[in-house]
Amino acid sequence: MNATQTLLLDLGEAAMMQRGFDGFSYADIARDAGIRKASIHYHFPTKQDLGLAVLNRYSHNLLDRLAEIRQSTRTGGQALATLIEMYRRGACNGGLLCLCAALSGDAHAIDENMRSALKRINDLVVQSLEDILIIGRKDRSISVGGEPKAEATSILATLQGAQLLARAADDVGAFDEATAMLRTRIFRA
Amino acid sequence: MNATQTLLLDLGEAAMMQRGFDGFSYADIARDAGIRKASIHYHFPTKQDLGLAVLNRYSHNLLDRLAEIRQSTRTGGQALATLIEMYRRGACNGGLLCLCAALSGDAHAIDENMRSALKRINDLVVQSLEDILIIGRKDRSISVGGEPKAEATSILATLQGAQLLARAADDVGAFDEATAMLRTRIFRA
DNA sequence: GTCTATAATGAGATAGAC
DNA sequence: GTCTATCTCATTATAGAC
Repeated sequence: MNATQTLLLDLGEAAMMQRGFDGFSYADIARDAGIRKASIHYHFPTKQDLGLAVLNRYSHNLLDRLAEIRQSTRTGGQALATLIEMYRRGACNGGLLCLCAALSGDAHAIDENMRSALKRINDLVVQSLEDILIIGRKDRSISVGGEPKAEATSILATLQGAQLLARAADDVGAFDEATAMLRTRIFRA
Repeated sequence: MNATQTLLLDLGEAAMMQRGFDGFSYADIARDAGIRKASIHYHFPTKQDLGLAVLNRYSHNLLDRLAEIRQSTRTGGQALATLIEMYRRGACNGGLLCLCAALSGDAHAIDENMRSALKRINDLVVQSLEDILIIGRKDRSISVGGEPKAEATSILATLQGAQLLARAADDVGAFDEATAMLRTRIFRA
């Protein structure tokens, strides 16, 4: 994975989060990368190849990031607050959606490989949220009322939906309002 | 608004909910309507004209539907359950997104008129949810812990996010899991 | 690895006959 | 109102020179 490929992945990822999979073209990426679009095909023969590579790297980085959050926080509540902040940062930066929310809206436009990668990433985040909830329940830093798995799924839905609302309103305030309830369930420990 | 225009709005609305604004073309609609794409331009000169007309009708119908829900239910809890079921039906029908969720993902592709219509519809649903929560709190059919406005926004985010997750997983079960917590807050009254 | 050049296709949109 | 025909442009993708 050389510098050009990394740059293309960076630009592709940003474009997908901003405009979805069928909202960007090789011409866009080429302009930003300072090369011709034919050159992109050398690295990623088809657009789906690029999309899948972006998803795989995203998944890998996300795993690292989730592990890092768990290591750098003392309580489940702190971990959850950090995760919420992570999703908020996207909504802040010009209404970016997390890659999963962006691609779920474009499910019709992506192939089977990308779709299964998308599924795996959602599952991975739900699993991580579930772990955080279980820890938070034990250390009394999060109020957990129901089944951790269902609560984790609900939290992910709320975070992705909050990004949609923030983008529609063109205002991060909508993200904050949609996640306010979530934050009240976190106790300082 | 004649029969052809109504048909075009029906097909346009369905296409937007399935594939987003830049995921369908006049050619698609023309095929399904059994007319030529040039004929669509007679009724809706530009695609944004069609999109705006779809949004305006959607908004109008939604207002009716929300009023109907309030009239046909005895408690806030029943109203909320009916609203959840309304969003679930989309997720059931081949992973449809509500029009707002679909267009939020395509915010880059729609013009200022469509964007402000989108905002208004989200606000309208949040307002309606807030009313339902206040009623439900009074009649003790919904557990409302925080500010009704923030809770209403959170619920809308969860419903839209649950539709995204169901589509990504290609399984309505994901919608049900993401909204399970919500339903436990509704008491039979 | 990157380029120019060029398919091949499909998009949104318009003109003008019927 | 609907049609055929056409325009203009952007898209993904490939061939072949450098």
